[in-house]
Amino acid sequence: MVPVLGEFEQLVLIAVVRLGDDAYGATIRREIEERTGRRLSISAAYTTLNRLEEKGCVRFWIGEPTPERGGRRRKHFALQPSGARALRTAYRAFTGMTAGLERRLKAL
Amino acid sequence: MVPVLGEFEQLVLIAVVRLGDDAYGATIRREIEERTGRRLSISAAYTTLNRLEEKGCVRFWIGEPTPERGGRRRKHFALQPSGARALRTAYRAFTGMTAGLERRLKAL
DNA sequence: CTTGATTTGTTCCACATAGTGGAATATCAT
DNA sequence: ATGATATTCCACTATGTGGAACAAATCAAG
Repeated sequence: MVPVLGEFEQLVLIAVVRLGDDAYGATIRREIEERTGRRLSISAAYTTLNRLEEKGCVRFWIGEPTPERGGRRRKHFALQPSGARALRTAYRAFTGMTAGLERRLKAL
Repeated sequence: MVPVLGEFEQLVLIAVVRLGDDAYGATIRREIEERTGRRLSISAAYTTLNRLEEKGCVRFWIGEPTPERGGRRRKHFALQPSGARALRTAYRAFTGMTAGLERRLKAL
């Protein structure tokens, strides 16, 4: 079963892929903000990450406390096979729809 | 004001761009089904088109009855400036997020 | 020329899923 | 305790989805 990803779910999942082992709340948020230029609340990212986890698209593990700083432990996320399939489907849908239209879309 | 487009709203808006003057319920549905490989009910397309119209992303006009066939008149849709901006923003967000990752995403 | 069947197309409605942000809470170092 | 970092809770809005009903046109009888 491959869930259909929402617009924001796609962005979050891609951020997780990009960040690899360093994917957790703050870095995911920053990655999306920097790459899309859109502001987002940190809780939006967490809500979506939790839902992606419930659907089996990602898993997480709790990091060790790093001695150099205070603060709660990080919750790291990683892509799961089901998430990979969902992301592939979304990516193909988008590229299939936009194929040949790239220039026009950029020019809008 | 540029609305954030949902995942399906993006597909519908792109289909409208692709189809030009021939964009109406049935063709929009077919375009999305063929290009994404995903099945969709016709009413899903209409609901989304209506919402896009309310937001000012598209406009519509009612076609003349064509003599060669029965059936109700077609409701044709066309992109509006606000829809163009929304689509551009969505396109840039997606390409910005996926930049450099194309091969990996296809390979998933 | 009017009635009914057929075709094509759209609307209604109800519910499920996803998006969003403010405020509260937790955990770590010092 | 206090400050720093990080996550959860909660409430609400917006999108996604499809079944069923409805509307409007053509065509073929009678």
